[in-house]
Amino acid sequence: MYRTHSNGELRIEDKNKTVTLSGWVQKTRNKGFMIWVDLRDRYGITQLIFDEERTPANVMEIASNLGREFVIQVSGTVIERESKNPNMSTGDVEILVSEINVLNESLTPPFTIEDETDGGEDLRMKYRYLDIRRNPVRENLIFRHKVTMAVRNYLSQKNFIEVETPYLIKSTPEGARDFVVPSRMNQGQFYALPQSPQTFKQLLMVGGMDKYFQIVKCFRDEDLRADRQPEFTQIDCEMAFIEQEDVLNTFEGLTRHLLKEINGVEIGVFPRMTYDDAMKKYGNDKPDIRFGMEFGELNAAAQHKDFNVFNQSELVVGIAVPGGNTYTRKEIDKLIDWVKRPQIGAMGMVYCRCNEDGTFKSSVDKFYTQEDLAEWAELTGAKAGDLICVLSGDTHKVRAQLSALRMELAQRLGLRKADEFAPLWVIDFPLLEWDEETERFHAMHHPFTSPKPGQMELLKTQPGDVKANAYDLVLNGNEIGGGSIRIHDKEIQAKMFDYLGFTPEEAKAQFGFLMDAFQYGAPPHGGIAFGLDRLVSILGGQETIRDFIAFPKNNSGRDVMIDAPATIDVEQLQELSLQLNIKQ
RNA sequence: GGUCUGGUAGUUCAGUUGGUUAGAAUACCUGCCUGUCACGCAGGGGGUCGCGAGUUCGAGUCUCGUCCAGACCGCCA
Repeated sequence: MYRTHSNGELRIEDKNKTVTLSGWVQKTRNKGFMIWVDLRDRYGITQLIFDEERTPANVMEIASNLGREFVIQVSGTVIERESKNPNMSTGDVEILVSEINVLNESLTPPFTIEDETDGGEDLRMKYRYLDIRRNPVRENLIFRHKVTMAVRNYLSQKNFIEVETPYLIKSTPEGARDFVVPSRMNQGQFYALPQSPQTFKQLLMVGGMDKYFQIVKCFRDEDLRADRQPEFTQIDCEMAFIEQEDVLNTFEGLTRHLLKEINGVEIGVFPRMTYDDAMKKYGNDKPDIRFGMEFGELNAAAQHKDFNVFNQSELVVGIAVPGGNTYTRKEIDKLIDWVKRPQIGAMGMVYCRCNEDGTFKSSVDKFYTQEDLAEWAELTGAKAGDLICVLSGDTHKVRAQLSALRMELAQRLGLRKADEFAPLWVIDFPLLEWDEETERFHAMHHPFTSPKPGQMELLKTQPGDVKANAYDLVLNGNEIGGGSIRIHDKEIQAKMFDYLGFTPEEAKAQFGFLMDAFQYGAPPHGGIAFGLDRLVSILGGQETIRDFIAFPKNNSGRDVMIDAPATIDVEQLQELSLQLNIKQ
């Protein structure tokens, strides 16, 4: 038997017990006459003591040669410490060791296995198995486990059935790039890894499963971000015989349950906002509503004077920065530089100080009176002591720019508090989105999304104005879930493919199985998918999802620990009838 | 595909205007230490300054290229 207790378990009540413990050597403190060893496992740390009077000489000798991260097993007696450590749960006791067994030695680890490690990101990823020994990483993985268990229990109680769907499926040109897998038995043909189990869950509805969910890996071959991995996990759900309201209520319930169970936060009815309103008020389809700083559109108030920059702009829009009047000229200039960076791309920024005495001082005083500026303040909700920042230009671009500025300033002002939760449903998304590159409309959500009732006809005349039965759940400015009511009618689905530029042949080749299934009594259905990695990291109050993934990929999609991806043998290539064509 | 930041001891970093033998902390090794818990004290070893070219009497420092890492834009139905 390797152990009778864990290293987080023993208390003063266990005094005089004979115990066996196993674990890793966290630290040794050798005073010559006495050696203390902190023994660590998942559950905690227990102090071992060896001393020249009470410990056998051979045991003392082994103890004096222990290194960090050695794996050892010891037996001994639980004794009360002479000097206790109130900072440790096991701090009243220590083990007087009579037997020791070194189960495995260890090289000196490349970074310290402590809460505040000296290891950089790169090194910790390369030795991720050592990183996982650290409390913060281990606690994050346990946190993730708690969230997934809460999700499974909740959905199971609501009659959802977890069904697995295949990972080796068919590539489709819509949406993100697919990861592809060559087939040996079908030479020259490829599987694709699913970007989501979308069509399968719809087929499960046709199959009468009624309520389905799956905690499932999905794959997208696109560039990564701090909150984006090439393989990621979704809580994928679908329901039959429901309307949008049913989906929103069910998953608002799930989210409320998680916030209560995991974070101890009680949240009432989630607010809802249309996509159009979100874009107008926040310039963004996933607004962070933990703080205000709503957009004020200034066209009417600013376009009747001689300031040509504004007169020539499609949209003039501003936000009030709380307390921003304290910014020095230099700080404001830096802010202007910030919005002019290529990543933001604004041409410039007009600002207006709202002085404590009720007067205004703007960078365009030449063109605007105090009355004009007072109107700006009213439209942006600016109070005395605030700073109004105004951007102008093409509606689509300027909203994105001001949205980025709003988020940046909120971050600097400390308005994005990790322990505060503001969920929001964004509803009535457009069905289609104009793609500049291909110069045609494509599905904003996906091609199975149903338009709002009675809007099918609009598709011909004003396709950009058609709204969909599509919705996103936003939490603290992050899209954590999205879904829609699907099309369940074969004719409408065929029409949709037609509008999206698929020929009937292409539609049949790619989605024939779904169209076929719809001929055999498809129930009305719809669903939603949550990004689990992102959800877990937000509930855990942290920014990067990598902290909640055991073995994540780096910025360039590499696993630096196992060094993947990698080349394959010539034999493997031949077996698959593949030939590489790489420019040297 | 693009923009920005970084790469110096095992690790985290400093390194001035281009100028002597490249430093600190920590980790590691040795010795000492009668209750440590960030133990303490004394000593020691440890460097392809990411890589390659260039400028220069002289490059960790300047220039160009390249590789790696991170953040972001494009992309992500």
